Order: sequence, then C-alpha cells, then structure tokens
Amino acid sequence: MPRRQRARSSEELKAEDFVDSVLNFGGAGGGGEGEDEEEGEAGGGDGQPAATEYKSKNLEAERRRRGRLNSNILALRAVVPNITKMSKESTLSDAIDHIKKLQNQVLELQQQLADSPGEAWEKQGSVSCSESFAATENMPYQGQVELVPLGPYKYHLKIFCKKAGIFTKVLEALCSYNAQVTSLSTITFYGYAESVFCIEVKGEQDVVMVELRSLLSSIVEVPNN
Amino acid sequence: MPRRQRARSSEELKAEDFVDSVLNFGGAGGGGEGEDEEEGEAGGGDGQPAATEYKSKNLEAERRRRGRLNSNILALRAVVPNITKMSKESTLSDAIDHIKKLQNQVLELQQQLADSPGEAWEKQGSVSCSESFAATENMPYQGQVELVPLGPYKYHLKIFCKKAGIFTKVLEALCSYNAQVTSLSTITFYGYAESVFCIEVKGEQDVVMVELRSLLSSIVEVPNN
DNA sequence: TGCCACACGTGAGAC
DNA sequence: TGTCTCACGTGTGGC
Repeated sequence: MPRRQRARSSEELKAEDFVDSVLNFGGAGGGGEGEDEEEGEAGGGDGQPAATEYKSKNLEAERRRRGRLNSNILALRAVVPNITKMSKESTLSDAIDHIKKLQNQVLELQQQLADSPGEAWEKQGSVSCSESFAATENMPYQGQVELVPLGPYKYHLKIFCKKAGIFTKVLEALCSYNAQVTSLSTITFYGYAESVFCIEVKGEQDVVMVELRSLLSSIVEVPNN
Repeated sequence: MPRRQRARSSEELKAEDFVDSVLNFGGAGGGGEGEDEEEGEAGGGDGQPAATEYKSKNLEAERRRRGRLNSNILALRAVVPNITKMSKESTLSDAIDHIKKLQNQVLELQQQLADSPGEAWEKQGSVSCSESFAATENMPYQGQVELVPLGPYKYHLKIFCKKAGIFTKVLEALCSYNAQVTSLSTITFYGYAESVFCIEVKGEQDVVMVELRSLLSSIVEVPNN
C-alpha cells in the first residue's frame, strides 16, 4: 500500500509536469519538478515566459469543438422552457421530453383542426356531447361545387366538403378571380360543412366564371390531405 | 529548434509513461521508459500482470457519465426527424431547429384554432382575401342567447358570440341538460358566429329551460379568454 | 499528409 | 467527507 501510494504520487508528479507544461500552469505548480519544462523552454529560445512551448496537433481545434458543443447545449437550454437542473445531461433529457411533448401537441392540434370545420364539435365536446347528436353515420363524402348566377355580376357559390384546408384554398381562388364575398353562411354537421357564398365579380364574362367553377371543383374534389 | 524538439520529446515520453500507466498500454509501449511503472506495479504487490494498477478516483463514474450523455444524444437523435450529419454538434443544432419549428407550428395551430369559428377565414386567407370581404368593421360585440320554444320538447337555441371555447361550453351545457341536438346551423363573418341549434329536451319543465337559458347566458357573456 | 470528430482519464470545483 | 459535473489535452480512426 505505501509503495503503491509512492508509485501513484510519482505518476501524479509526472502527470502534473506534463499537464502544467501544456496548460502553462507551470508558475503555480512551481517547485522542483518544474525544472524540466523550464529547461526545455529556455532551450526553445522563444522569448515568452514559460508559455506556448508545445501544442498538441489539434489542441485549438478540440478547444473550438468543445466551445461549439457547449454553445449548442446552451442554445438548447435556451429554447427548452422547463429546465430541471443546470447540467448537460438533464438539459438533454428535458430537451427530449420537450420535443416529444411538442410533437404530441402538434398532432393533437392538427387532429382538432382536421376535425373541423365548424368548431370541432365532436372532438372538443366530450363523448356524451357527441352522443347527444342525432346519429347520422356513414354519410358518403363527395365534394360538391355549385355556382348559381343571381343577377348582374352576382352569384351564389355553394360548396360541400369536409376538410379545413379546402376553405382557405377556395377563398384564395375567389381572391385570384377578384370575387368579392358579400356574405357567407356555413352549415356544419359531423365535420362536414356546406357553405354558401354570396359573391360579386365585377365585369367578368361567363367563360371566366366557368373557369372559376372548374378551379373550385378541382380544389374541393382533391383528396383530403 | 532541435533543443525544443528534444524538450518536447522528453515531455512526450513522460506523457506516455503517465498515460500508459493508466491505460495499461504499457506492454505495447514497452522498452526503456516502461520501467518506471512496472517498477511501481511490482512494488504494489497485486498479482495482476501489469493491469488495473491505478484507478483515478472517479474513472468509472466518469465513464458512466459519458455513457449517459451519449445515450441522451442518441435519444435526441432518435426523436428529431431531420438529421443532417451524424455528429454530436449537428445533432444538437438539428434538435434546436426542430424545437423552434415545433414551437412555431404549435403557435400557428393554436392561432388557427382560436380564430375559429367558421374555419379561420380571415387569418388563414391572405390579407387580400380578408380585403375581398365587404367591409363591416367595428361591429359591437355582445354575446346573445335566445331560447325559442318550437313545439313539445323542441326549441330553437340561437347563440351569437365570437370565441371558439364558448361553443364547447355550450355543447357541454346542453349535454348536462340532456338536450339532443338534432341540427345545427352556423353563420360566420369576421370571426363572429351566429349559431342556431334545434334541440329536443324530453320531459323537461319550463323552469328547467329557464335555468338552462340562464346558464347559457353566463357562458356566452363571459369575457373572451 | 492534414483535418475532424470522438472517447478517454484526469484534476478542479461545487455541494 | 465523498460524489458529481465539467473542462482539459491527448490518442486514434475515418476521410
């Protein structure tokens, strides 16, 4: 045991020599064992006082790499709201949990939004609420578009569809044809929606309206994304 | 220069001694400089052949810690879909980007859901879409509830309000009063919504319906959350 | 060859 | 006191 201790201390001394010689702690380490490196430095002839005597090939590169890694950990800690402990490990764990939570949240919200239109009645309401509706199951789904002339430049646009994104596309299509929406009525049931737009298109010819109708049909009949 | 080289090599020798003595590379390192450690081992008296001679206090602990850290990095790489490079640094960067993206997505979806009823027309459509609506600004907001008897156990429930959560609460209230919703019509405009429910309440007395109406009023007139 | 990313064991410091 | 976390420089393998 004492011999082991002796051997260990001798190793430690050598280690200190080595580390100090690289880390420039030589001044603090001081004393007798420092002589070797100082000798070496003096021989090196560079004017610097016990500094920059030997650089391992990739000392600075490794230092930079550590810096980048640390910055990333820090940035990760910045974007994760719930940090339990200020340690790398818990930071990573919290980040993982947070990502999972966010992914679940996104999935939930998308589900809610997809089960619109009309306020996501069935999903947001509890099951008993859903049951309180008169049952009308297995309604066959078929997107439909009607464009009915009402008068000069006025039309009724009726659309029957199911998914949310379609409404936005319809609105954009109307915009692209300079159609003014003067009123809008939507009836919803079990996630299906029938909407009636009152639109005004100033000075457009019938052929253009046929084009618009065709565009709307392609939108509504597209498979639900 | 040659002297510097000499000094450096001497340091390297010491370093090798130290590292070898710890890493048990002594056999490979062999030769003259190995004598020191072997001497130490022999002195130590443990029968093992040049192995496990000295363990820094927390060698295994640090090894475990590294393992945990690595596992976490691996787990992080597992939950992040877009991994650009198989490196720790890019893994962390990708994780950060993914978290930011998810957070934005959640915010967007929540916005979309909150800007219902009626499919978030104004928000999802671009500004030009919003402008294509005939302007009806500054509509004074006042939640309203009407409960009109239609026949035996049948009522028309008319609700005018703005926010999404209210619909759910209304539905729950109807459920709690055993009101069957036979049909529903919603008209939306600029985020406001007027809904007409056709409901059936079997065998309830008028006083209960007054109670229900009062409950619905308290729901609708609540400040927008 | 150099460059890059990684794992390694160690010492220092916090608790 | 021990335990834990971290930063450090080095060796090594892949390109």
